[in-house]
Amino acid sequence: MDRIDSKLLTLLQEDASRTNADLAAEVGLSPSSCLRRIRRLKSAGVIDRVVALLNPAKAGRGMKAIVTVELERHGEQHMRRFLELAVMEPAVIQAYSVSGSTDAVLMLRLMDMDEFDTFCERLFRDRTNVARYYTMFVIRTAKETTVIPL
Amino acid sequence: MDRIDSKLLTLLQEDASRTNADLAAEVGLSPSSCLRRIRRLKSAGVIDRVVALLNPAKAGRGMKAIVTVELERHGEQHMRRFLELAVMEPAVIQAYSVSGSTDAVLMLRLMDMDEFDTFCERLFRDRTNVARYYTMFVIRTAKETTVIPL
DNA sequence: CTTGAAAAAAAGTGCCC
DNA sequence: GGGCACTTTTTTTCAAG
Repeated sequence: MDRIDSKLLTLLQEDASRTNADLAAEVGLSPSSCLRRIRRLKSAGVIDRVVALLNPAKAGRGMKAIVTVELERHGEQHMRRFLELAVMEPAVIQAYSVSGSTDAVLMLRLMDMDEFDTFCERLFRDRTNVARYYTMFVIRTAKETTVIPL
Repeated sequence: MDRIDSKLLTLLQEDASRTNADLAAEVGLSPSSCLRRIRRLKSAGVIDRVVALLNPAKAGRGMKAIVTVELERHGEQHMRRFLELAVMEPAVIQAYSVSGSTDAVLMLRLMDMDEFDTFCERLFRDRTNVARYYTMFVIRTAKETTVIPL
């Protein structure tokens, strides 16, 4: 992982549709050397995958919410069971167990309030062991990047 | 935006490195028709961009934290000013203004506690108008996807 | 106006130095 | 790491529905 690898990763994190020849020129390498490095980074798992990112509003899911959850009964088993349920929900795009007074944090991508309503009824009803949950609706997104700084 | 477009978007959200011929076969279209659809989705902005996702741990940033922030002085100007500062930080991967008793939520990608320490000193010191902030460190990531369900 | 087939261009791949 | 021949893929063109 030298300077050139970092540069390549930064470029690919911003735009993975660039051609190998392009990338090679940018980092000052021959196309074959450049390709070798990229393949190495992929097989080493540093590059996990290449994906298309959609415009949420244009994909019909412009609404976003952050939910903090406190469980009724704590402990590893209960946490695991709750997260298993949360993960199954398509609206849940991020699910974490966290330190502090809250047990879990969920990030939701929703179509509208109706979807939020049915989601809550499903995930936060009696049998799911949720004591309390607090919802913060996203008003403005100032930054949202998948780029990991190197 | 018919059934085939949705299928294409779902496939591309999961793996954008698939070849056009592959995608065409999957959705039952000729390569040329398939390419036309993908290009249309790109120019319409439904597909925002194609990026490489890194393995955070292998990229040296395995630590994650969620920070809720309450500002000293509220209002549009102050919120905007705070978010401008937050957005400039490379460790901040998501920054939102939200509804409820907290004003903003930040998602951080960090190398270690030292980075968190210097980050807090920089962003949450007196002059930045932050009244209170509460940090939740991510213990376990149960789900983390960029896929918007269609 | 949309579709698919085939040619042309471009990119990716593997081998040798 | 670089250069070159080979393969695959993308992209354009064009004829047909």
